[in-house]
Amino acid sequence: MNNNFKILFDYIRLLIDIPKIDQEICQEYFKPFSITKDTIIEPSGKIPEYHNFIVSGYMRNFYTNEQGLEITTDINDGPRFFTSYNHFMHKTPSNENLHCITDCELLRIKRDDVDVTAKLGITQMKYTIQVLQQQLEKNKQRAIDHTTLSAQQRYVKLQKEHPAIIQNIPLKYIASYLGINPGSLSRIRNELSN
Amino acid sequence: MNNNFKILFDYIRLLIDIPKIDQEICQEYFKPFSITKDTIIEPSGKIPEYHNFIVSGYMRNFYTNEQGLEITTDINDGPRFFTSYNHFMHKTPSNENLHCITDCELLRIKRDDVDVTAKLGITQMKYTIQVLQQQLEKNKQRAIDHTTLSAQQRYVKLQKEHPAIIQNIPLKYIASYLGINPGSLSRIRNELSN
DNA sequence: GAAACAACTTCACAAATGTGAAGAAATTAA
DNA sequence: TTAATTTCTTCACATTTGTGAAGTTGTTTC
Repeated sequence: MNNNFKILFDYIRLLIDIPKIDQEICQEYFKPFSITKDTIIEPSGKIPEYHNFIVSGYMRNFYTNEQGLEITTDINDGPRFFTSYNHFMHKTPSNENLHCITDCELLRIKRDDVDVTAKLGITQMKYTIQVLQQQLEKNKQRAIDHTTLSAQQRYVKLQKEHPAIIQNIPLKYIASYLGINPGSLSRIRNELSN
Repeated sequence: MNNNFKILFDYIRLLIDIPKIDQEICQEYFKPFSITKDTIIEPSGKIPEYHNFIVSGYMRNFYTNEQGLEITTDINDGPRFFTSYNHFMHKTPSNENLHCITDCELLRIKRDDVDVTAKLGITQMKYTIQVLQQQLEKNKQRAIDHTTLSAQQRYVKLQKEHPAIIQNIPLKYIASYLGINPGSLSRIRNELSN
């Protein structure tokens, strides 16, 4: 089996067992896709075309606010799924750009194919529920963190939980994701190093 | 039909159609429950026993942090479901207290009964997916709001989107929910009124 | 390798929010 | 209704973070 699919299945198995039939469906519909760094694979304003699984690499979601400033709403590294679920599922134009920060290896499935596979089995529905729950908790925790932690504490927490992200992507994206001014983040980093 | 169930079904119909059979299942398993104000119906440390639908009234979720301070993580009014989904579904002890701030009318279903009804139909699964998606978006937006908005802007937004909450529950809960010191919130309210 | 560009840091100052105490107002209990 | 309790406001001052400019470092491109 292709190593990318091994990574995908290992990732899915963290939540549920995958019957052989579903593995075959995955291998039929998910297509490997390599992108070079600094590419937007799903632009805002368009209905997302693919459901993406990051095999390796770093990606982010961002939108441009009224002042023309980029706001990074999510940063992820592989292995994991990374899609604007809401717009993908409801077939509505996304308000976010899905941006490959580094070179990335993906496995992706077309939205129309998801419609097909969704009809096939209960496995996918159960998995969807689990993924949504997991994602919901992540967002909830992020909201709580931003409600209760200082800018410095948020940075320290990210550093502790996702050191790879801090080491591998530009600080300006991290600052935006954490809701900290880049200059302030520099000062915080400086204070922490003393 | 009992008026409480009418409110429940109208609420569910915002997302999906409810086949008659599912309505009957609901009426069999959901039980009316009235609580007086200032009661904790699901305490932290215990596995949530019920899936709750608020017919009317105001509720919040809170936990107590290391400093012994209450952190309000969610505030809701009816009609809507309000349960610690994650702990309810995984049967793990909750880290939050489900608190009826005012007198409340609920419809609630026991966890074991959810296990039974879950096996009955695809309707419930589809509905669960929709609710999770909706909740996920809400949490995501809350995280973004706390990342990009000032304390004053967060208060104004809550006031605009949920005026009833501000008018009907103690400000200290709102301050905690918004991540603002009660004294600072008073000042902000004062500045806004000038 | 030099030039051009982007990313990061540093600084002085400004603005927003936190803190804790004291008092006013509102609510609840007796 | 009065007393007790809780909630809310106000204040002076401390702390944190934002702002914009300037300079440094690093990276890309030709």
